[in-house]
Amino acid sequence: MLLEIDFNSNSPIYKQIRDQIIIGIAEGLLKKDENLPSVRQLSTRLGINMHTVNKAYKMLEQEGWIGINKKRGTFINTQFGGNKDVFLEKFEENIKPLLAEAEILNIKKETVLECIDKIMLNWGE
Amino acid sequence: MLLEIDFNSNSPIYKQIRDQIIIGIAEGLLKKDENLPSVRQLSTRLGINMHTVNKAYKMLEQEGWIGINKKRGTFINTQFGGNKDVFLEKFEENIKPLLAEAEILNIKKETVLECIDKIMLNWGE
Amino acid sequence: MLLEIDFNSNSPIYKQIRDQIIIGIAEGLLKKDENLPSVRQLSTRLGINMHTVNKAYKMLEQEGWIGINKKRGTFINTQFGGNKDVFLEKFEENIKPLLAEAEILNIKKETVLECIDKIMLNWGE
Amino acid sequence: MLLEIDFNSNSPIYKQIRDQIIIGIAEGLLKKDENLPSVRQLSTRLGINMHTVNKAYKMLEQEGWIGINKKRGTFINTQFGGNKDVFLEKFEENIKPLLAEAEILNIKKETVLECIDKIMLNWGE
DNA sequence: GTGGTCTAGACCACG
DNA sequence: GTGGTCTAGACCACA
Repeated sequence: MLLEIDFNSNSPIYKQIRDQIIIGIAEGLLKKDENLPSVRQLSTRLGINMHTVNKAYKMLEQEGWIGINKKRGTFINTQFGGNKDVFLEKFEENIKPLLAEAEILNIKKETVLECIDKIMLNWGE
Repeated sequence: MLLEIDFNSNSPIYKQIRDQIIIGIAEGLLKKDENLPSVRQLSTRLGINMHTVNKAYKMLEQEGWIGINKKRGTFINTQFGGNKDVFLEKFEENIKPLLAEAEILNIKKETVLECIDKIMLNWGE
Repeated sequence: MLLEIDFNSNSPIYKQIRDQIIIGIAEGLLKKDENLPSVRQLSTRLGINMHTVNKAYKMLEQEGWIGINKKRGTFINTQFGGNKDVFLEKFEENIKPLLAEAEILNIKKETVLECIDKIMLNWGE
Repeated sequence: MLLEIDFNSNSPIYKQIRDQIIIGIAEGLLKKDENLPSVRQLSTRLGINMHTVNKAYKMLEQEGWIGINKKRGTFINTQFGGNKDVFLEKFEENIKPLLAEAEILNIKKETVLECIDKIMLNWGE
């Protein structure tokens, strides 16, 4: 999978890495049990600091998306222990101000839903 | 309108204020042309520094949601010049990793849409 | 002459009044010796504070463009004592960053000169 | 490049910094992609507060002259997205009262143009 | 070590 | 009394 960093983004680099890996899992580009590149490899390839990649991996491990151990390296987990209610709370908190903007800008709900459809089109199931 | 700050949130205070005011506009709690409290009033009421409120107001002015001038004080704009395409791009960028998480957690699309419905229920029109 | 205030401008109101009166003189809309409206009249007409008009008039008097006395009221001076070198210094200081912007934006010098021609077209001489 | 602050100027310090950097770009003293000193370095060198420099940098970033990111620090942009029409409007608005003064003071148009020539002499191309 | 955020307090410009 | 500017110093996020 190709990771790309936008150095001009407001989003910190470690967050970009974390997001793209999660999107990669959802898209099926990263299979369960598949190994991720080592911290050193990825940081070299992206031209960024090792600490930054490390931070992204730690965050993913902490959230339960990946496992890290010395023997196997870093790999996508087969089971995800995420709590749906916790997720929905986070989801609402993040999306509410965005939907408010849409409302004020007179963007139709259908347009918003189309956008969501487009994103989820090729995923999973 | 009642503004509430969560001092434990990861979201910076000025961003919380900015978001809540936009939500307030969408919900109709803040009418167009209505005045916002002065920087000093609001900072005192919320128990935070003047400059933090000022930063939120500047951000809102910059984004075109409110106007600031000495004669009228700070007030909700009547016209919003936001570009829909720019918005949709931002929207997609923000929502994509969230939807990816939902996908991985096997949260049904209907659940996500219900969440959106719930938020937009009492807005606008 | 019609004075118009833009309450959304970054330029303070007293400065807008001062500028427009000077432009009025240059355009010949305000003749030498002509009386200006009283502070009270003008502030009422523009819907602004008396102090603001007063500040503009004081500034104009200070710079030598107008005279103020109880008997005659406020009137355009017949002779202007401005120093050309002082003016040119101020002019350079103000226009230099603007010309720098033009340079960086690849705006041709001719375009800038045309803009100046357009402004001065109907003035004086 | 040497930045100099006039503490007696009416122009706020952050504006002086902003103007001088733009002039520096136009003069070629600051090359595209070149890094600017860090907020702390520059504030120490100029004997002013960090936040004041920060404000100038933010303004420059906002206007598209420079980029700020953690990886590269602060640097001159290579492409400038400024809109020419927007610029010309601002230019006219700023220069009109100055030209009016020149007109009233009987300063010849040639003198004004010479002043502009002198400023632009060593720039660009 | 860098910029981001927040606090605190001061003075000034403006209306 | 309002926002604008500046200073000073602190802690944190990021790389």
